[in-house]
Amino acid sequence: MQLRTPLDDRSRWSSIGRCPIEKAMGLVGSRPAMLLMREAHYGTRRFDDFVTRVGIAPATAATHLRALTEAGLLERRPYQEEGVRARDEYVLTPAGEDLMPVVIGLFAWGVRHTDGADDLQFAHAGCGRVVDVRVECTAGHEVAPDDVVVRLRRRAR
Amino acid sequence: MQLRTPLDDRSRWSSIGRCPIEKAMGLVGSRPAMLLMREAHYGTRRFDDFVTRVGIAPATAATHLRALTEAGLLERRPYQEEGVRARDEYVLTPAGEDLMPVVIGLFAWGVRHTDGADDLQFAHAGCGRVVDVRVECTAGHEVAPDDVVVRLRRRAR
DNA sequence: CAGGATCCCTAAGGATACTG
DNA sequence: CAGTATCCTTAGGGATCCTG
Repeated sequence: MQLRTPLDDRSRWSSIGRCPIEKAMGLVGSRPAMLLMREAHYGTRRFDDFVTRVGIAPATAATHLRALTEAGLLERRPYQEEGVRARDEYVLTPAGEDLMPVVIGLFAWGVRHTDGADDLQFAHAGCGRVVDVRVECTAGHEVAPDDVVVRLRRRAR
Repeated sequence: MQLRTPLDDRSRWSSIGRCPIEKAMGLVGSRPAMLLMREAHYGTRRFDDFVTRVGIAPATAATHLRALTEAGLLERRPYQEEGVRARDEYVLTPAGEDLMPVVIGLFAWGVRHTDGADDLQFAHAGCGRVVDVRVECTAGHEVAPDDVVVRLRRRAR
C-alpha cells in the first residue's frame, strides 16, 4: 500500500480519536470484547455459555456484554422455554452481524500466520467451501494491498 | 449466521487459546498495537511519526513496535539519508500487509456504525473508488452473514 | 531522532462467594 | 441460570528524564 497523497496534517486527526478504526477499537478492541463477538458469531447466546466458552470471569463477561449491547452490537432478547421462567439471551444486531468480515478476517489471518489448531472453519452454507475476506472497490475490482491508496476527502459541508 | 453443527465440545478448544482469533488478538488486540498497524498501513515508517500520529507514549510505541516486529508483522529496515547517520524504519512484512482486510474492515465498519469523521478514505489506486471488504467463499460466491456456517473439521493427521 | 530506564498509577481482569 | 459484589493482583500505559 502506498500513499499517493501526502496527508501532512494527518497528525491532527489521527490522534484525537476521530479515526473510525480508533472508535471501532474502542468497542471491540479488547480481547474479551472481540472474543465475545466471536462467540456471538459462532452462535452462542446465553450468558453462561459466553463465560465458559470464552474463558473469562462472569463479571468481565457482564461488563463487556453490557457495553456491546449499549454500543448496538448485541441485543438482549427475552426467550421462554417450557415451564422455565423467561430469560434473556444476547443476539447479534445488524451492526453486530456487520462485523463479520472483521471476525472472519481475523480468523483467516490467524490461520495463515499463526501456528495452531485449524479444526474450526467458517464455510459457505450454499456450497460448503471455506470463506475468506476479500478487499474490493465499489466498482467490483479485486484490490491488492499495494493497489490501495489512502486519501483525504474534501469534507462535504 | 447459523450453526448447522452443534459444536458441543467447542468449549474445550475455544477457551484454551487455540482459536486463531484469540491468537490474532494476542498480537494486534490492543488499542496501541492495532493503531500502530493502522499507521503502518497509512504509510508511516518512522518511530516519532508513530508516536505523534497514534498519540501514545514513546515507551508504549517502542514496546509494541518491538512485539509486532518479533511477531513478524513489521520489519526493521535501515535507511540512509544524505549526510545523516543511518536509521531504522518499520515497514510492513507480507504478514503485516496481509492484515489489511482486517484494517479496512474495521475502518469500514467504523464509518458505517459510528458517527464521526469520514474525511479519510481507502481507495483503489486503479479506478479511484472506495474500497471495502467482502466475505467470499473459495468458489467465488459472495456470502451473506446468514449464509455462513461454522463447522468442525476432521483433523487431518 | 530513536529509543531505553524509571516511576507511578489506575483500570482491567481473575477468583470467589453470594443472590434472584 | 444469570448475573452482582468484593477483593486482589498485575500488566499496561502516561510522564519524565536520559542516552547513543
